[in-house]
Amino acid sequence: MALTEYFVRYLQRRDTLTDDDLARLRSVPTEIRSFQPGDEIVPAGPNKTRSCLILKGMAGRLHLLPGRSAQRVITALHVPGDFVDLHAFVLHGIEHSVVAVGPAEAEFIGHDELTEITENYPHLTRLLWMSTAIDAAIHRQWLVAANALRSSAHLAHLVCEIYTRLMAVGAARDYRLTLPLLQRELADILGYSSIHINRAVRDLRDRELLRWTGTDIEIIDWPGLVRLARFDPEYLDLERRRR
Amino acid sequence: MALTEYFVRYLQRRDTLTDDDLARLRSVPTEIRSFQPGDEIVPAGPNKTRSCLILKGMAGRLHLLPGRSAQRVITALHVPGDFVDLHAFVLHGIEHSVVAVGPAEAEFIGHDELTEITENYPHLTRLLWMSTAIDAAIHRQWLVAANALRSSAHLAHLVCEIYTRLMAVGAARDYRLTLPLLQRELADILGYSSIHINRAVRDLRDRELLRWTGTDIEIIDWPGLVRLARFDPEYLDLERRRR
DNA sequence: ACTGGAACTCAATATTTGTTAGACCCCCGG
DNA sequence: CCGGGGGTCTAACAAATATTGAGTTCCAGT
Repeated sequence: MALTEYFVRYLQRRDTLTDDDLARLRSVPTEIRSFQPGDEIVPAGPNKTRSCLILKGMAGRLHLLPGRSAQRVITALHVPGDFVDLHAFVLHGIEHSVVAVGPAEAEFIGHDELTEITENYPHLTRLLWMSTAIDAAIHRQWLVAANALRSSAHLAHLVCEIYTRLMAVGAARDYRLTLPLLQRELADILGYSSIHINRAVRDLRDRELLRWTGTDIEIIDWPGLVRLARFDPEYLDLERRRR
Repeated sequence: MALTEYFVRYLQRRDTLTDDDLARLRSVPTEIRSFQPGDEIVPAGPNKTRSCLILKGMAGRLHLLPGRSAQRVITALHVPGDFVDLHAFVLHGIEHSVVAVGPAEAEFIGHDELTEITENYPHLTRLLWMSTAIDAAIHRQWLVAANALRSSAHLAHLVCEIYTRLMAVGAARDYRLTLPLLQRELADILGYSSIHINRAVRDLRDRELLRWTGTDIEIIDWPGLVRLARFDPEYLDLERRRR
């Protein structure tokens, strides 16, 4: 199988790919697999030999804490086009697992291919590096949101970000999105109890900022949601630029 | 001025540098500057043409939130040897400023040099990439700590991490370290009020885990501190390995 | 249609954290 | 020697969030 177009679009959104770059990307052999909700796409651990991209659905980075209480923390959410565990290429492994949230499809690429790209395609290499740098910027924004926002605003921030990221790859429009997350999983992401997530959802509904039933969200008042969340998409680096 | 040895040590701790790699690193021209506590080392904004390494003291990544309350969040702390804003090389700029915490010294490197390295030194390129990937892993661990730990344990986690990172570059030993942070700044890092930070510091003292006066910390009970913080240095990727 | 489980909803209560206000202490300039 | 400012520390009270337990809805399987 050849590398699908999602990641190509992700890159072209931010830079111009040369014909050589494109040809090299399209020549990468990949394996595509499907996953059920909760399935482990990549287990935590050292010595990875490949990394994966999301094709359909969503994936999360799940950290399991040692100790009796078995706490779960999800430190990242990934949408189609995201090169989820690309960082495992330069690290000794990953300290978290990657799990499917909702039904999902992922595409695997061998690290030998990536090594060859870093040896001969410097521009492409910088773009791969950029992709991991954007993930890091998202991590920082999550830290900012966690420290500065109250539960409702914090939840609103997540909705704003995911909608913007889905829009950027053409996977959402008309202020509608599917968020295949249980309230319990939202709790693992935002660091609240699931009961408190429930309060926050109710609050956003009561303020008439959005409609939220099950996994379907319709944003009614985008400016209001953005204001409450103090959302500024700057950190997603969506501008086209020479890298 | 030639690139100082701190970053070289940072890399050699994790991989073996070839003579070519070493020679190229040492040929990088740099500018060294000193900063007073609170000084802005790098302003937030787009189109950066160089990035900086910490030589002495510490630096933080400061995010200022729009809005009347002027909230401050510090999303990262950097110690000597850290290539603080290397990610600005592949992004369109940085969405936060870099400020000195305590008196500090930093070394600046032009992005043209980095571009040349990515064109001709693939192994070195992967190591630079690794450095930003480790920063991202630290971001994730901070998210885990923020979501899973209570104030005292959260503060203990920060102390464990900083001590480990200082040890790794030879800037701390004998369970003693200098943390040039006001309690107000610790509040900006951990997301609590400064009064609550005070409570947490007192709590760690009362549990006889450490002595903490001003900026000087002496860890009395390292195993106890590690247990409370559930600290596992795995994410700092301190193993030597071919990349 | 029944049934069981899982998720969502809600209220009462406990714990954690924030806010306000002030005391203490040390350093430094007048 | 005195006085002011900033940082640290403490207490009392207020607000946010967690926990527990129970009721409700929804859906898959029988």
